Amino acid sequence: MPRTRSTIRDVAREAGVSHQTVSRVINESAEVLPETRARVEAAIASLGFRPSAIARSMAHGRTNTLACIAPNLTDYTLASVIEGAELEARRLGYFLLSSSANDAQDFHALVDELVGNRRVDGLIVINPYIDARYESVPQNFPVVFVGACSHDKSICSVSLDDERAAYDATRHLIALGHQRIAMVTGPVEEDCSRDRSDGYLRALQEAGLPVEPALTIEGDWSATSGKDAMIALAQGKHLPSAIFAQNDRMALGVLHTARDMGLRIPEQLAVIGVDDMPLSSYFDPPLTTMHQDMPQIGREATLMLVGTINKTVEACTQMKLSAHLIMRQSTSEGGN
Amino acid sequence: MPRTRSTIRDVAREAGVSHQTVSRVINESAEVLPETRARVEAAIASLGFRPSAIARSMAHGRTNTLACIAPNLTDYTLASVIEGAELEARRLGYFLLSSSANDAQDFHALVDELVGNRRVDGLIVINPYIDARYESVPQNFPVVFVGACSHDKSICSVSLDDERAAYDATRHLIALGHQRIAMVTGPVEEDCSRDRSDGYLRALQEAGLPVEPALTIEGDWSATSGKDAMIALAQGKHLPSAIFAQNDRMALGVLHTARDMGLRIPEQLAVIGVDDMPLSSYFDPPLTTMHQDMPQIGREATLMLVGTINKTVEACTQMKLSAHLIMRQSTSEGGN
DNA sequence: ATGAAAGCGCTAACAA
DNA sequence: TTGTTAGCGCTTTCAT
Repeated sequence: MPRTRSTIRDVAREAGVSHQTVSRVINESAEVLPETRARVEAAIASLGFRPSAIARSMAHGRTNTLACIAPNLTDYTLASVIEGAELEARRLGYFLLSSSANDAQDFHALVDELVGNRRVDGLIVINPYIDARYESVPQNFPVVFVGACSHDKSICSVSLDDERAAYDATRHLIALGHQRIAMVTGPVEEDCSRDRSDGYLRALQEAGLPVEPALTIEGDWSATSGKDAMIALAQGKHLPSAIFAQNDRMALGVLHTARDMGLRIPEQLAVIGVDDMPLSSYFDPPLTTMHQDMPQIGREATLMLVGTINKTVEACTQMKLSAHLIMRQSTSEGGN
Repeated sequence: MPRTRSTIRDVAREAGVSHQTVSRVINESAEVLPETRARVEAAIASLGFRPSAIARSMAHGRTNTLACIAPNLTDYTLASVIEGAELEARRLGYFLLSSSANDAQDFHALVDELVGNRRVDGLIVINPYIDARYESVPQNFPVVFVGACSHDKSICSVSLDDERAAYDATRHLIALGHQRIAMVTGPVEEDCSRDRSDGYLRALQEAGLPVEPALTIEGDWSATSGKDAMIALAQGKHLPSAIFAQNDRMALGVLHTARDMGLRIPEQLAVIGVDDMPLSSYFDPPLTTMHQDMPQIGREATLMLVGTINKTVEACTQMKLSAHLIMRQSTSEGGN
């Protein structure tokens, strides 16, 4: 084994052919005599030759790398999407570079470097409307957004059918006989939160229930904000009999705080979330929630992105996946 | 704006200099007349020129990309390490490619492609001993392992001081007066689990407490395995008065199951974990645990890796970070 | 079926 | 200080 990596030319010399023939062999182009191919393959093996990804990228003008940008990499929902995206990317012959961007400025700098310097062939952006980030993505560059993008139909996106998931969650509570149903939302600037709020409202209206603005509290997806929401609700005149939290972490905060207040769940207060994170079934009581398949959202986003890169997919598609109800004891004793 | 990306030569032509001068400008090499520099910069701006990362990599023989391989990307501990690593990487001018590998075969294929094809300059491997993965990492390639590697001192690694964290956790229980302390471990093939077990044993022995093998149950880090462990313990002759779970998720499973069995916590059973994940303070009761700074482990690993790449750090270092006790109500009423 | 030549966009080494 | 000449390792014409 030579101390410096061998190149296509070393192989060519060793096999007594031109470097181009070696290129043909490693690219499996058919036009090589079996005997020649064998000689080349022997040379490759004996030299331990491995083609350089960089040189290939250089010649092709492609990096075979995608990037995924999320607000952070640790939230279970985000990490699940990323994991799904990464698996699908690898299946399609790409690597996935994942980065977190806290704010619009970070995001912009990141995109600028990734896209401007052509480090990647395409971009997946999770939560495009979390701040102005949607706006700093360059035109004519393959991008797929993950998460609700309801107010712009001209872009590619994959997301949960948020409106429907919230509608179904609220319907579940209504079916159990609840009349005063509170809601803890995500940040209102995110389309995702707004869509879920829409679903909640539609369910109430369809059922002829009054909409009390005081029963809607804005959170930030964290358990702590769920706790704060519960405290705020408890200060109102009389408590709602059920709470729809727009995600499981906030539902956990609500649950925990309600218990601290001595409320019996679900008898005195029913709680439902969205996500179905693995720990949800270990909450006390186990949380009823709308299950969403986040890895699949990641996979679909990657598929769509690669389709866009290869122009095998039309310009913009919006895909919505559906959630389904997982009944546990936080809404009804017999839940499970 | 031309429809094809402009290159260093386009800029050179526009500015009336050689392409090499342009290269000097973008690399901030001092040897450029201010006036020339200004002309070049104007040309760069007017053409919207951005240097190609690939071409630079090609010329330099460096990708400015690192990879991090973990068993998965969703476990909070792993995701936190990755997030820390990614931030530090970016600070140092690298991108981080993170991938999950379920088993030894996946892992091997991934490393082979990443390293063999020179897609990255260095590798961070989380949980090197989860299976045979440590063995399939090539020699002479910059690698840093994250997680205990106690049985091989000849490699670079960053990890929690697992033995010490477990020792301290167990000491805490002993200090509260517990005499029969059970332990739920991670998979025994992982050094991390073994080191934590060692710490537990040392604390017991130092305190002169008997070691009952039946009180040690092997789990797999999941909440479900914590549940199973609790069930197994409940089938023994008499219950321990305290349980040390080697991570928080298993502690949650224990907690939840113990409550289902009607045990009062912490009066009848005290529980302590390791990790301090954000949700731990929302468990019922809030979980006493050993806090570890996982993002920092990631940051240190990246720092060490980049040091190895640049040969500014000596061949192998093993760094251990320490955990500290977070007292909550799962071990003592007045915990918080 | 194979080879020769040119080029991807940049940097490094040397010359002027 | 600046320009010229070679690569980096591969792919893509176009010949043969």
